[in-house]
Amino acid sequence: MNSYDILISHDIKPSVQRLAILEYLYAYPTHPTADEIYNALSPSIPTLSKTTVYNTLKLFTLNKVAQAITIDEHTEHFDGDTSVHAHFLCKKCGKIYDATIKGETIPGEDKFKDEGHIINEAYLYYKGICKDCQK
Amino acid sequence: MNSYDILISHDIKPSVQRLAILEYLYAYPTHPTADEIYNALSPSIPTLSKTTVYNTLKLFTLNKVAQAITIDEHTEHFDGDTSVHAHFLCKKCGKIYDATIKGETIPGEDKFKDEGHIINEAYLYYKGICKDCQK
DNA sequence: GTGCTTGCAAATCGTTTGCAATAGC
DNA sequence: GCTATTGCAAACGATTTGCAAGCAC
Repeated sequence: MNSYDILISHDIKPSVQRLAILEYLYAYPTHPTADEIYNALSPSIPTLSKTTVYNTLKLFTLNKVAQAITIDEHTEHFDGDTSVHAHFLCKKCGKIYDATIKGETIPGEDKFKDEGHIINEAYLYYKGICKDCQK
Repeated sequence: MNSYDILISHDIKPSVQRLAILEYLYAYPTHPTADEIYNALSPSIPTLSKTTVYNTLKLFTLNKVAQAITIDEHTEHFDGDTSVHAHFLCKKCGKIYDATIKGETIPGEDKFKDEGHIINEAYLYYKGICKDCQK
């Protein structure tokens, strides 16, 4: 399914800006920030404003086209993969790595459900020093 | 062990402000923000400044006396319990609930370790609607 | 032409920084 | 007295808001 149809299927009206941002998220699954996306797309869409990038990412997040990663305390990162998966942040280089969760249960989930809470989102964050930064 | 000894054992020089903040974290394990702590302690310590609260919480976090909870995208919350445990944020009332993890493995951890990354911190966040807000 | 989208500029707000005053051994 | 801590005011920076202009059906 292409970006255009993905937006349609999530009830989002496609536009040049929205398509470009979504395609960027798929092309560069490095969990970019709003700023990084803006800087990357700005040359090809000179009239693009940062406000639009923020608006679009918020829209994507609300409509489950992307998810916001708040592993970094200073900036929000975005991920075009909306599945529940673990993220590892290297505190030295700032890079974020992924790990899929294949059918594993996440600790605490059952306890919260048993208590009567409704869970809509789950996030798993690890922090440390990545392989490359240990050299 | 009292607050004074806890600071000593973590190589932090006790002071009126530091003791008050640590005791607040223990007395009110509701994951307060720097602002909430400042507002709560300000009446009893009129000269207290918000800078000191921020400085102290950062010091506590670095020395593992407290942990920073970044589940809320707008503000940092703090927890006097430094063990790895799950947090649930109610998107309606903003309350944060705890769940302990008793010996359970956290998905993704092994994969990151296998890849050669060194994990120092782990966070588990859930978001949804809490029991009270469903009524 | 109506309603949604865009984008500039200004505002917001949690947090950090510079630096002088203060406190504690 | 020397060093670490405190706290005010100003700076900072990511994100949001107000609003006017533009676009699409």
